Amino acid sequence: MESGTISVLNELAQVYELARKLSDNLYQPLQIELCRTITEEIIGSVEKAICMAKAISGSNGGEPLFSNSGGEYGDNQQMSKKRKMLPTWTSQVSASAMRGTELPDDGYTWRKYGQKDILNAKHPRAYYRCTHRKKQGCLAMKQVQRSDDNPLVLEITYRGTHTCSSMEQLQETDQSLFDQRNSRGLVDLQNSLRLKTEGNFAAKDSTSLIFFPSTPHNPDENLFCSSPNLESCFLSSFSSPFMSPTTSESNCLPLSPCQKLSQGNPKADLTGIISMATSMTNLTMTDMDLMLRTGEMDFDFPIEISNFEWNSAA
DNA sequence: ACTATTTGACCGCT
DNA sequence: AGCGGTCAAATAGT
Repeated sequence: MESGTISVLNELAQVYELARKLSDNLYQPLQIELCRTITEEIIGSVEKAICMAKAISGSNGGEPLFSNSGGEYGDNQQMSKKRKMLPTWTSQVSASAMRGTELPDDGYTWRKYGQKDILNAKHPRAYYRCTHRKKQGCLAMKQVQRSDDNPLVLEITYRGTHTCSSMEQLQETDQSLFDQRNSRGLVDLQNSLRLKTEGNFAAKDSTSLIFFPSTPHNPDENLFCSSPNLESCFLSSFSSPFMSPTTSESNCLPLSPCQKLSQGNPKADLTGIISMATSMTNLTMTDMDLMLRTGEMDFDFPIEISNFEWNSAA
């Protein structure tokens, strides 16, 4: 089991727990603020999981999760000269999702190497690269810029995929978790982690939370997407109607189905989640992909990405 | 001493 | 020429 995958699953487990908490409070009128907070935490966690997933695919040496359809960045030297060929994707992170830190924790350590005032932008853009660039030649980079519209929102553009092994720390944590718990197998996974792929997927809102790669969508290269129809894409189903950080006021979460998970044994949820996540340790991403392709995996809480945008690479 | 950040200068692209 | 992105020396922090 790839360590990063474990981290992703743990992150997803956290998302699930938050979503469950949210559904518990959803219909209590006095808990609106709490719901809002939880929702933003969910967003942060989903985003983190996605970043990790990307990292996994990069460190596997295989096709990146969201790759350039051109596939022209295999050669590092070539890549440095052809910046445009790096896979690029953008996400927006709200301040609350950052949990008080300067930058959202995406599972990697970054080193700032520059800052630049950008024309017509209120805030400067900061440039980061992976701390392991020198030692391991990791070429992952990211740009961070505060949103003009909402200073509490960071627009983060990731470039390139991690080839470093900075997930090692996470691996240790995950492994200890794994050691503490019995694997409950895929039955647990199927019972508790059910992904609905029926998400309404049209990108109608411009206030997207997460923007994915900079290239035209190629289903053959995308680990999570087996169909050209985005509705069948795992990621499309995996964000949520929760909301973008800028539209947090108006969110109602049709999450009640996830209450199923807690029915009968409400206090065992977290245990179940962790078990669920760790029981995946024998699964590869390919396995997940297969499950998704065959529809075996089925979240019961209908998370959907309301906004999904492929950046133009150029 | 080592690592990270800051910041002005430089470079390549349009 | 202007802009965005990167480099690298200076500085700060541990």
